[in-house]
Amino acid sequence: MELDERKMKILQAIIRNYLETGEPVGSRTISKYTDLNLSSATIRNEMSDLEELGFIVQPHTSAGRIPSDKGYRLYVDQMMAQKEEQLNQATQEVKEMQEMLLEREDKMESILKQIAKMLANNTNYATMVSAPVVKGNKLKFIQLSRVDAKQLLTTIVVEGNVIKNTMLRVNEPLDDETLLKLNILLNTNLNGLSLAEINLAMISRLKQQAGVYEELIAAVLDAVADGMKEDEDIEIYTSGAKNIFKYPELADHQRASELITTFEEKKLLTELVNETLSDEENTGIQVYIGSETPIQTMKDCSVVTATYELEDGIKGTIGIIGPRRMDYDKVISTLKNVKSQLDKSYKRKDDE
Amino acid sequence: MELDERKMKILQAIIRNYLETGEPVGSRTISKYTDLNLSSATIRNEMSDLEELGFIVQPHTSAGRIPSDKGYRLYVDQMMAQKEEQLNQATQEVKEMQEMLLEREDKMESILKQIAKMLANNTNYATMVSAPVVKGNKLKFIQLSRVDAKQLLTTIVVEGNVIKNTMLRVNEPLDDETLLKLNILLNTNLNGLSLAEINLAMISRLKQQAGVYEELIAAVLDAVADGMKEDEDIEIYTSGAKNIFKYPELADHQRASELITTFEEKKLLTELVNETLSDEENTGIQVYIGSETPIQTMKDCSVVTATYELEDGIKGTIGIIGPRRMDYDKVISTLKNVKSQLDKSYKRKDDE
DNA sequence: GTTAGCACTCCAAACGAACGAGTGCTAACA
DNA sequence: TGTTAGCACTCGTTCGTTTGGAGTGCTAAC
Repeated sequence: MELDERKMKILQAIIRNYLETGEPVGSRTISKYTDLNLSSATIRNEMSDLEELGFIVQPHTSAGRIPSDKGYRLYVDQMMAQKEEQLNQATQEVKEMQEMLLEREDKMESILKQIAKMLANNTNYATMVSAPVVKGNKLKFIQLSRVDAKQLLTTIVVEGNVIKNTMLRVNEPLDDETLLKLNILLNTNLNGLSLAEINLAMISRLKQQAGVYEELIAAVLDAVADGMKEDEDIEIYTSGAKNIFKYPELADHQRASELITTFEEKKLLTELVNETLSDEENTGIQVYIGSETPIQTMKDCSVVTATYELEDGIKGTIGIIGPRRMDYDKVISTLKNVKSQLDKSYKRKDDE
Repeated sequence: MELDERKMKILQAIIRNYLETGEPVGSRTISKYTDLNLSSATIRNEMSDLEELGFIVQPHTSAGRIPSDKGYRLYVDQMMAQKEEQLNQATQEVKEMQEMLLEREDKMESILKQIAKMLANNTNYATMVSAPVVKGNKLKFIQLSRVDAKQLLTTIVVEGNVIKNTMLRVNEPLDDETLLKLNILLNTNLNGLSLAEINLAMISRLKQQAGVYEELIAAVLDAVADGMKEDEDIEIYTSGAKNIFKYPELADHQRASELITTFEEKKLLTELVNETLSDEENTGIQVYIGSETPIQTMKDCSVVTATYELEDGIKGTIGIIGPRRMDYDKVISTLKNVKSQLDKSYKRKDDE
C-alpha cells in the first residue's frame, strides 16, 4: 500500500484537528473539515489504510483515530523540510528578548531564567534552559587574595568567563610579598591549562616551588579542581511546570508527579542536554516525539530542543516539553527565533 | 460553655485520628478508640459542643467531624508547650546531617540543597530552605583584577563571606601600578561600609580621586551596588514538590498547579522567609495552620518553619509545607534537630 | 472508486436504588 | 443530672442499568 497524496492530506487533517482538540477525530469531521469533498465513508476507508500503515491508532473500537508517534514524526519532518527557509518575523519573543539582551549583557544567569519564563508564558508548555557548557575548560586567570588575617580567597576564571570563588582558612597571616609570589607562581604555571593538563608532575613541581606554603598550594589546587570540574553538574533553569496541568493526558497524579520531580531534580534533565549537545549532525532544532525522548518520565511527552552557541564550543540547550499533541509549528519557529537571537547576541558583542 | 478535660481528650482523639486517616471521624470511632469508656451517644453530645466552640467542623450533615484551624492551633500549642524540653535523640536526620556538615564546611549551597532533599524524603512533605541572609551587609573586601587586556574582574566579599563577581570591559588596558592604586582607593574608602552608607558624597569623592578613571569607578560602584542589594532576591532551595500528590486534599488540579507554581517561582516564598525572620519573639519554630500562612496559595496547607542562625544576625529559614493534617509532632521535632545542628555547625567552626 | 445505509460497538453521562456511616433527638435509666 | 439505647433522618458513595451519541466496518448500489 502506498501513502499517496490524498492519504497524506487526510493524515495532516487528522493531526491538525487532534492538535487543537485533543479528542480522537472521526471520519465525518474530516469529511467536512477538508476541501477534498469526500464522503465520510471514503474517509473511513482511507483511515483504515492509514491505521494499517501505522500512522494513526484507535484508542478503542468505535472511537475516532489519533496520530501515532510515527504519524507525528512524518508530520514534523515534513513541516521542518517545508519551512527550512523561514523568514524571521519580529515575533513577540524576539521583541521581549531584544529588550532583555540589551539591558544587561553580563548577567547570563538571569537572562536565561527569563528566557525560560518567557517561553513558558508564550507557549503554555514547560520549558528548560541549560547554561552554556564550556567544552575545553581552560584556566584563564587565577588569584589568591587576603580577605582578613585568617582567610584567603581564591578566584579562578575559566574560558567563557565562568568565575568561581573559594574561601580558604590559614593559621598564619600571609604578608603581601608572599602573596604576590604565590600569585605569580600560580599564574605562570597554570594559565591556559585545562583540568586534564594539570597532572601530578605539575602539582609536585608547584608544591616544591612553594616551599613552606606547600599545604596552601594543595588547598588552592583542590579549589581549582573543584571549580573546573563542573561538567557533570550543568546549571539548568526551568519554568512553566504548572502548564502540564493544562493537558489532561499528562495531568493524572502518576504522570504529573513524575514530571514535576523531573523538573525539580534538574539532574535528570542533564541527560537531555547531553543528548542534544552530543548530536553531531545537529541543525539546531531537534524534536523528540513520545517514546523517542531520552528521559523515561517524559515518554508521554514531546520535547523540542534548540542548541544555541555563544562562542566556539560554548553551547547550551533550550527545551520545550509538552504533550504529544504539541503545536509543533509554533514551538519550532519560536525556538528558532530565540536561538538565533542568542547566537547573535555574542557576535554582536564582538563587533563592538 | 467550658472546655473541660474530657472535651479536651475527645478533641485530641479526633485530631490524632484525623491526622492518620484524613477521613472525617465519627462518634463511634472515638467511643472505641479512647479509654474514656463513653458511649457514642455521649461522645456525640460532646462533639456537638466542640463544634459550637469552633474546634471542629462538619464537612456536611451526617458526616464525621474534622478539626478546624482553631482546633489544630490548640493542639499544636499544647504540644509545643509540653515538649519544650525535649531530648535531642540521634534521629535519622541528625546522622545524615552530621555527615554532610563534616564533609565540606564551605559549600553552604550544596549543603542546604541536600537538607531540603533529605527533609522531603524523610517527612513526605514539600520543603524549602533559604540561604542565610545578611542583615547588616557590610563590605569586607573589594578587589579589581586584570583578567586580560580588555577585561577586568571585580570581586567583592560581604560580611558572612558572600562573594560576588562581575566582569567589566575596558577599552584601554590598565597597567599594574594604576590597578594597585585603584584597589587601594577602593579598599580604604569602602571597607566596612554597608550599602546605605555608600552615599552620593562618598561616590563623588571617589570619582574625583580616581581622575581619568572616573568612568571605571562608576562601573565598579554599580557592580558593588548590584552585589550587595541581594535582600530582595533571597536564594531558596526547594524539594519534594511531588509529595503534595500524596494528599488528596491538595492534589486536585487547581490547588496542585498553584502550589507547584509557588515552589517553582521561589520569589513567592521569600514572603514566607521574610515573615519568619522578621518575627521578633521567635523561639525558633513557627507553625502556620491553614489560613494563617502568609502565602495565599498555601491557604489549604500547614507550614512549619525553623529559623537557623549561623553568626550573629546571619539567619535563614527552613520550611516544611504539607496538608493541614500534618504530623506536627514529627515535623516539629525533626526541624528542631536540624535547626540545632545548623546552629551548632558554625559555633563548632569558631572553636577550631 | 465512491457513496448511502445500516447494524454494531463502546464510551460517557444520567439515573436511581441500595448501602452505610453518621447525626440529632427523645425517652428511659441510674 | 449525666449517660445511654434506640430510632428516624440525612447525605455521600457505590454500583448496576439505561440511554444517547459518536464512530466504525461492511455491504450493496451507483
